Amino acid sequence: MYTIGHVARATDCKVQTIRYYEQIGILPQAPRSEGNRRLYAQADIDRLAFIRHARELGFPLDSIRDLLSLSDNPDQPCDAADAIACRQLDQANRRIERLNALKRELERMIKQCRGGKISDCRVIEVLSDHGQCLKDDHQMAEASP
Amino acid sequence: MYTIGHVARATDCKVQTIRYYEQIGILPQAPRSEGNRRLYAQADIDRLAFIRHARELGFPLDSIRDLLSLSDNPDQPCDAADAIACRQLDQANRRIERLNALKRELERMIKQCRGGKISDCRVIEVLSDHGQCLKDDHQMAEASP
DNA sequence: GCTTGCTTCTACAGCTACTGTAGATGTTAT
DNA sequence: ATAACATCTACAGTAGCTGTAGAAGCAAGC
Repeated sequence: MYTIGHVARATDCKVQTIRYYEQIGILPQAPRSEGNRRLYAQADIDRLAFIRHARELGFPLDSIRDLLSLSDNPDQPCDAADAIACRQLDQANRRIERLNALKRELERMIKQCRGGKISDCRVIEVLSDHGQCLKDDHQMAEASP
Repeated sequence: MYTIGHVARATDCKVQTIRYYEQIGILPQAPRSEGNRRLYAQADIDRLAFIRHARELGFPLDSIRDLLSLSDNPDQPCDAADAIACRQLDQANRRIERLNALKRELERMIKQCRGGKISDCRVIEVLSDHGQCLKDDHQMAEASP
Protein backbone atom coordinates (compact mmCIF):
# COMPACT_ATOMS: atom_id res chain seq x y z
CA MET A 1 0.00 0.00 0.00
CA TYR A 2 1.18 3.51 -0.87
CA THR A 3 0.85 6.86 0.90
CA ILE A 4 -0.88 9.80 -0.73
CA GLY A 5 2.47 11.52 -1.16
CA HIS A 6 3.88 8.56 -3.07
CA VAL A 7 0.82 8.48 -5.33
CA ALA A 8 1.13 12.22 -5.90
CA ARG A 9 4.77 11.89 -6.98
CA ALA A 10 4.03 8.85 -9.16
CA THR A 11 1.31 10.65 -11.10
CA ASP A 12 2.66 14.22 -10.98
CA CYS A 13 -0.53 15.28 -9.24
CA LYS A 14 -0.99 17.49 -6.18
CA VAL A 15 -1.94 15.80 -2.90
CA GLN A 16 -4.92 18.12 -2.57
CA THR A 17 -6.11 17.18 -6.03
CA ILE A 18 -6.17 13.51 -5.02
CA ARG A 19 -8.26 14.33 -1.95
CA TYR A 20 -10.51 16.46 -4.16
CA TYR A 21 -11.05 13.57 -6.58
CA GLU A 22 -11.98 11.33 -3.67
CA GLN A 23 -14.39 13.97 -2.41
CA ILE A 24 -16.23 14.24 -5.73
CA GLY A 25 -16.27 10.46 -6.10
CA ILE A 26 -14.08 10.03 -9.16
CA LEU A 27 -11.58 8.15 -7.01
CA PRO A 28 -12.92 5.64 -4.44
CA GLN A 29 -12.74 6.40 -0.71
CA ALA A 30 -9.26 5.27 0.26
CA PRO A 31 -8.99 2.89 3.24
CA ARG A 32 -7.12 4.44 6.19
CA SER A 33 -4.13 3.39 8.28
CA GLU A 34 -4.15 3.19 12.10
CA GLY A 35 -3.15 6.86 12.17
CA ASN A 36 -5.93 7.87 9.71
CA ARG A 37 -3.73 8.21 6.62
CA ARG A 38 -5.11 7.24 3.22
CA LEU A 39 -3.71 4.03 1.71
CA TYR A 40 -3.52 3.32 -2.02
CA ALA A 41 -2.90 0.31 -4.26
CA GLN A 42 -1.35 0.21 -7.72
CA ALA A 43 -4.82 0.18 -9.32
CA ASP A 44 -5.51 3.56 -7.73
CA ILE A 45 -2.31 4.95 -9.20
CA ASP A 46 -3.35 3.66 -12.64
CA ARG A 47 -6.78 5.18 -12.31
CA LEU A 48 -5.37 8.53 -11.23
CA ALA A 49 -2.76 8.55 -14.01
CA PHE A 50 -5.58 7.93 -16.45
CA ILE A 51 -7.60 10.81 -15.04
CA ARG A 52 -4.63 13.18 -15.18
CA HIS A 53 -3.82 12.32 -18.78
CA ALA A 54 -7.41 12.65 -19.86
CA ARG A 55 -7.61 16.05 -18.12
CA GLU A 56 -4.45 17.23 -19.88
CA LEU A 57 -6.05 16.21 -23.16
CA GLY A 58 -8.93 18.52 -22.28
CA PHE A 59 -11.62 15.98 -21.37
CA PRO A 60 -13.97 17.33 -18.67
CA LEU A 61 -14.41 15.27 -15.51
CA ASP A 62 -17.87 14.17 -16.66
CA SER A 63 -16.46 12.61 -19.82
CA ILE A 64 -13.77 10.95 -17.73
CA ARG A 65 -16.43 9.54 -15.44
CA ASP A 66 -18.04 8.09 -18.57
CA LEU A 67 -14.80 6.52 -19.70
CA LEU A 68 -14.07 5.14 -16.25
CA SER A 69 -17.52 3.61 -16.10
CA LEU A 70 -16.52 1.48 -19.08
CA SER A 71 -13.79 -0.26 -17.14
CA ASP A 72 -15.67 -0.15 -13.83
CA ASN A 73 -18.59 -2.09 -15.32
CA PRO A 74 -17.17 -4.54 -17.83
CA ASP A 75 -20.44 -6.48 -17.80
CA GLN A 76 -22.87 -3.69 -18.50
CA PRO A 77 -25.06 -4.08 -21.56
CA CYS A 78 -23.15 -3.23 -24.65
CA ASP A 79 -25.24 -0.51 -26.23
CA ALA A 80 -24.65 1.94 -23.39
CA ALA A 81 -20.92 1.32 -23.40
CA ASP A 82 -20.90 1.47 -27.15
CA ALA A 83 -22.56 4.86 -27.17
CA ILE A 84 -20.05 6.23 -24.68
CA ALA A 85 -17.09 4.78 -26.55
CA CYS A 86 -18.33 6.07 -29.90
CA ARG A 87 -18.91 9.53 -28.54
CA GLN A 88 -15.45 9.66 -27.01
CA LEU A 89 -13.86 8.22 -30.14
CA ASP A 90 -15.50 10.89 -32.20
CA GLN A 91 -14.09 13.57 -29.93
CA ALA A 92 -10.65 11.99 -29.94
CA ASN A 93 -10.60 11.97 -33.75
CA ARG A 94 -11.53 15.64 -33.97
CA ARG A 95 -8.88 16.55 -31.45
CA ILE A 96 -6.23 14.58 -33.32
CA GLU A 97 -7.11 16.29 -36.58
CA ARG A 98 -6.79 19.73 -35.10
CA LEU A 99 -3.59 18.91 -33.27
CA ASN A 100 -2.09 17.60 -36.49
CA ALA A 101 -3.01 20.82 -38.27
CA LEU A 102 -1.40 22.83 -35.48
CA LYS A 103 1.64 20.57 -35.53
CA ARG A 104 2.16 20.97 -39.26
CA GLU A 105 1.94 24.73 -38.99
CA LEU A 106 4.35 24.88 -36.06
CA GLU A 107 6.84 22.71 -37.94
CA ARG A 108 6.52 24.91 -40.98
CA MET A 109 7.19 27.98 -38.85
CA ILE A 110 10.17 26.45 -37.13
CA LYS A 111 11.72 25.38 -40.42
CA GLN A 112 11.11 28.74 -42.06
CA CYS A 113 12.34 30.48 -38.96
CA ARG A 114 15.89 29.30 -39.45
CA GLY A 115 16.10 31.92 -42.19
CA GLY A 116 15.66 34.94 -39.90
CA LYS A 117 12.05 36.10 -39.34
CA ILE A 118 8.59 34.59 -39.06
CA SER A 119 7.46 36.69 -41.97
CA ASP A 120 4.04 35.16 -42.55
CA CYS A 121 2.74 33.26 -39.58
CA ARG A 122 -0.41 31.31 -40.25
CA VAL A 123 -0.97 29.77 -36.85
CA ILE A 124 -4.36 31.39 -36.54
CA GLU A 125 -5.66 30.37 -39.94
CA VAL A 126 -4.63 26.81 -39.27
CA LEU A 127 -6.68 26.41 -36.15
CA SER A 128 -9.48 28.83 -36.87
CA ASP A 129 -10.22 26.54 -39.77
CA HIS A 130 -13.47 27.67 -41.34
CA GLY A 131 -13.62 25.11 -44.10
CA GLN A 132 -14.78 22.08 -42.19
CA CYS A 133 -14.76 22.73 -38.55
CA LEU A 134 -17.25 25.45 -37.77
CA LYS A 135 -20.07 23.59 -39.39
CA ASP A 136 -19.25 20.20 -37.88
CA ASP A 137 -18.59 21.47 -34.42
CA HIS A 138 -22.15 22.21 -33.53
CA GLN A 139 -22.88 18.50 -33.30
CA MET A 140 -19.85 17.98 -31.09
CA ALA A 141 -21.36 19.03 -27.76
CA GLU A 142 -19.82 17.47 -24.65
CA ALA A 143 -23.08 16.21 -23.18
CA SER A 144 -25.11 13.42 -24.64
CA PRO A 145 -28.58 14.20 -26.06
CA MET B 1 -18.47 45.00 -39.19
CA TYR B 2 -20.21 42.30 -37.16
CA THR B 3 -22.16 42.40 -33.92
CA ILE B 4 -21.07 40.41 -30.89
CA GLY B 5 -24.02 38.07 -31.39
CA HIS B 6 -22.96 37.30 -34.95
CA VAL B 7 -19.40 36.59 -33.81
CA ALA B 8 -20.73 34.35 -31.03
CA ARG B 9 -22.80 32.31 -33.49
CA ALA B 10 -19.93 32.12 -36.01
CA THR B 11 -17.51 30.70 -33.45
CA ASP B 12 -19.91 28.75 -31.24
CA CYS B 13 -18.83 30.85 -28.30
CA LYS B 14 -20.95 32.58 -25.64
CA VAL B 15 -21.34 36.35 -25.86
CA GLN B 16 -20.12 36.66 -22.26
CA THR B 17 -17.01 34.68 -23.08
CA ILE B 18 -16.14 37.15 -25.85
CA ARG B 19 -16.52 40.05 -23.43
CA TYR B 20 -14.44 38.13 -20.91
CA TYR B 21 -11.63 37.62 -23.44
CA GLU B 22 -11.66 41.32 -24.20
CA GLN B 23 -11.49 42.07 -20.49
CA ILE B 24 -8.42 39.89 -19.92
CA GLY B 25 -6.75 41.27 -23.05
CA ILE B 26 -6.63 38.16 -25.20
CA LEU B 27 -8.97 39.84 -27.66
CA PRO B 28 -8.40 43.53 -28.49
CA GLN B 29 -10.81 46.21 -27.23
CA ALA B 30 -13.54 46.25 -29.86
CA PRO B 31 -14.46 49.64 -31.36
CA ARG B 32 -18.03 50.71 -30.50
CA SER B 33 -21.01 51.84 -32.55
CA GLU B 34 -22.96 55.05 -31.93
CA GLY B 35 -25.11 53.17 -29.49
CA ASN B 36 -22.11 51.67 -27.65
CA ARG B 37 -22.27 48.17 -29.20
CA ARG B 38 -19.02 46.32 -29.91
CA LEU B 39 -18.06 45.98 -33.58
CA TYR B 40 -15.95 43.14 -35.00
CA ALA B 41 -14.10 42.41 -38.25
CA GLN B 42 -13.37 39.03 -39.86
CA ALA B 43 -9.89 38.98 -38.32
CA ASP B 44 -11.48 39.06 -34.86
CA ILE B 45 -13.64 36.08 -35.74
CA ASP B 46 -10.54 34.19 -36.91
CA ARG B 47 -8.67 35.02 -33.73
CA LEU B 48 -11.57 33.95 -31.56
CA ALA B 49 -12.08 30.70 -33.50
CA PHE B 50 -8.40 29.97 -32.94
CA ILE B 51 -8.67 30.63 -29.22
CA ARG B 52 -11.73 28.39 -28.89
CA HIS B 53 -10.13 25.51 -30.76
CA ALA B 54 -6.94 25.76 -28.77
CA ARG B 55 -8.95 25.81 -25.54
CA GLU B 56 -10.87 22.71 -26.59
CA LEU B 57 -7.52 21.04 -27.20
CA GLY B 58 -6.66 21.80 -23.59
CA PHE B 59 -4.17 24.63 -24.06
CA PRO B 60 -4.29 27.11 -21.18
CA LEU B 61 -4.89 30.78 -22.00
CA ASP B 62 -1.24 31.57 -21.27
CA SER B 63 -0.05 29.15 -23.94
CA ILE B 64 -2.60 30.61 -26.33
CA ARG B 65 -1.28 34.07 -25.60
CA ASP B 66 2.15 32.72 -26.57
CA LEU B 67 0.84 31.27 -29.80
CA LEU B 68 -1.03 34.44 -30.66
CA SER B 69 2.09 36.51 -30.06
CA LEU B 70 3.68 34.60 -32.92
CA SER B 71 1.20 35.94 -35.43
CA ASP B 72 0.83 39.30 -33.70
CA ASN B 73 4.55 39.98 -34.06
CA PRO B 74 5.68 38.46 -37.32
CA ASP B 75 8.88 40.51 -37.19
CA GLN B 76 10.10 39.62 -33.75
CA PRO B 77 13.55 38.07 -33.55
CA CYS B 78 13.40 34.45 -34.44
CA ASP B 79 14.86 32.73 -31.40
CA ALA B 80 11.99 33.79 -29.13
CA ALA B 81 9.36 32.65 -31.60
CA ASP B 82 11.32 29.50 -32.24
CA ALA B 83 11.35 28.64 -28.54
CA ILE B 84 7.59 29.18 -28.25
CA ALA B 85 6.86 27.18 -31.37
CA CYS B 86 9.15 24.31 -30.31
CA ARG B 87 7.58 24.14 -26.88
CA GLN B 88 4.07 24.09 -28.32
CA LEU B 89 5.07 21.54 -30.95
CA ASP B 90 6.45 19.30 -28.27
CA GLN B 91 3.17 19.51 -26.37
CA ALA B 92 1.14 18.91 -29.49
CA ASN B 93 3.12 15.76 -30.26
CA ARG B 94 2.61 14.35 -26.80
CA ARG B 95 -1.11 15.05 -26.96
CA ILE B 96 -1.39 13.40 -30.35
CA GLU B 97 0.39 10.29 -29.08
CA ARG B 98 -1.94 9.93 -26.12
CA LEU B 99 -5.05 10.60 -28.17
CA ASN B 100 -3.99 7.96 -30.66
CA ALA B 101 -3.54 5.45 -27.85
CA LEU B 102 -7.00 6.29 -26.53
CA LYS B 103 -8.46 6.12 -30.00
CA ARG B 104 -7.01 2.67 -30.69
CA GLU B 105 -8.38 1.35 -27.42
CA LEU B 106 -11.84 2.83 -28.01
CA GLU B 107 -11.91 1.31 -31.48
CA ARG B 108 -10.89 -2.05 -30.09
CA MET B 109 -13.66 -1.83 -27.51
CA ILE B 110 -16.29 -0.83 -30.03
CA LYS B 111 -15.32 -3.66 -32.35
CA GLN B 112 -15.24 -6.22 -29.58
CA CYS B 113 -18.48 -4.87 -28.23
CA ARG B 114 -20.47 -6.00 -31.23
CA GLY B 115 -20.15 -9.48 -29.74
CA GLY B 116 -22.12 -8.76 -26.56
CA LYS B 117 -20.13 -7.48 -23.52
CA ILE B 118 -17.06 -5.37 -22.84
CA SER B 119 -15.43 -8.22 -21.00
CA ASP B 120 -11.93 -6.81 -20.62
CA CYS B 121 -11.81 -3.07 -20.96
CA ARG B 122 -8.32 -1.62 -21.01
CA VAL B 123 -9.13 2.06 -21.35
CA ILE B 124 -7.30 2.87 -18.15
CA GLU B 125 -4.11 0.99 -18.95
CA VAL B 126 -3.98 2.70 -22.30
CA LEU B 127 -3.90 6.21 -20.93
CA SER B 128 -2.26 5.60 -17.58
CA ASP B 129 0.69 4.48 -19.64
CA HIS B 130 3.57 3.91 -17.25
CA GLY B 131 6.14 2.84 -19.82
CA GLN B 132 7.11 6.17 -21.29
CA CYS B 133 4.86 8.84 -20.11
CA LEU B 134 5.27 9.24 -16.40
CA LYS B 135 8.99 9.82 -16.65
CA ASP B 136 8.83 12.21 -19.58
CA ASP B 137 5.99 14.25 -18.26
CA HIS B 138 7.90 16.01 -15.56
CA GLN B 139 9.76 18.05 -18.18
CA MET B 140 6.49 18.97 -19.83
CA ALA B 141 5.49 21.86 -17.60
CA GLU B 142 3.15 24.40 -19.13
CA ALA B 143 5.22 27.45 -18.21
CA SER B 144 8.57 28.30 -19.76
CA PRO B 145 11.74 28.14 -17.61
C1' DG C 1 -44.54 57.59 -33.17
C1' DC C 2 -45.27 53.96 -30.15
C1' DT C 3 -45.25 49.45 -28.57
C1' DT C 4 -43.43 44.62 -28.76
C1' DG C 5 -39.60 41.83 -28.82
C1' DC C 6 -35.00 40.89 -29.40
C1' DT C 7 -29.96 42.23 -28.62
C1' DT C 8 -26.57 44.32 -26.20
C1' DC C 9 -24.82 46.83 -22.25
C1' DT C 10 -22.58 46.73 -17.30
C1' DA C 11 -22.05 44.54 -13.06
C1' DC C 12 -21.87 40.90 -10.31
C1' DA C 13 -22.82 36.14 -8.56
C1' DG C 14 -22.03 31.20 -9.36
C1' DC C 15 -19.71 27.14 -11.38
C1' DT C 16 -15.81 23.64 -12.38
C1' DA C 17 -11.55 22.00 -11.43
C1' DC C 18 -8.31 22.69 -9.00
C1' DT C 19 -4.50 25.05 -5.63
C1' DG C 20 -2.91 27.20 -1.43
C1' DT C 21 -2.91 28.01 3.53
C1' DA C 22 -3.70 27.32 8.59
C1' DG C 23 -3.45 24.70 12.43
C1' DA C 24 -3.51 20.08 14.38
C1' DT C 25 -1.78 15.40 14.45
C1' DG C 26 0.98 11.37 12.79
C1' DT C 27 5.64 9.45 11.54
C1' DT C 28 10.61 9.12 10.97
C1' DA C 29 15.48 10.14 11.77
C1' DT C 30 18.97 11.65 14.77
C1' DA D 1 12.67 12.84 22.90
C1' DT D 2 12.82 16.28 19.93
C1' DA D 3 13.21 18.15 15.30
C1' DA D 4 11.70 17.73 10.62
C1' DC D 5 8.56 16.30 7.57
C1' DA D 6 4.03 14.11 5.89
C1' DT D 7 -0.66 13.99 6.37
C1' DC D 8 -5.08 15.36 8.28
C1' DT D 9 -9.44 18.61 8.00
C1' DA D 10 -11.39 22.79 6.73
C1' DC D 11 -11.77 26.62 4.23
C1' DA D 12 -10.33 30.48 1.13
C1' DG D 13 -8.58 31.73 -3.46
C1' DT D 14 -7.72 31.12 -8.59
C1' DA D 15 -8.65 30.35 -13.73
C1' DG D 16 -11.79 30.19 -17.08
C1' DC D 17 -15.84 30.64 -17.98
C1' DT D 18 -21.40 30.95 -17.49
C1' DG D 19 -25.73 32.80 -15.80
C1' DT D 20 -28.67 36.54 -14.18
C1' DA D 21 -30.53 41.25 -13.26
C1' DG D 22 -31.79 45.49 -14.77
C1' DA D 23 -31.15 49.22 -18.08
C1' DA D 24 -30.62 50.78 -22.69
C1' DG D 25 -30.38 50.23 -27.96
C1' DC D 26 -32.69 48.92 -32.14
C1' DA D 27 -35.88 46.88 -35.83
C1' DA D 28 -40.61 45.65 -37.29
C1' DG D 29 -45.30 46.14 -37.24
C1' DC D 30 -49.43 48.71 -36.13
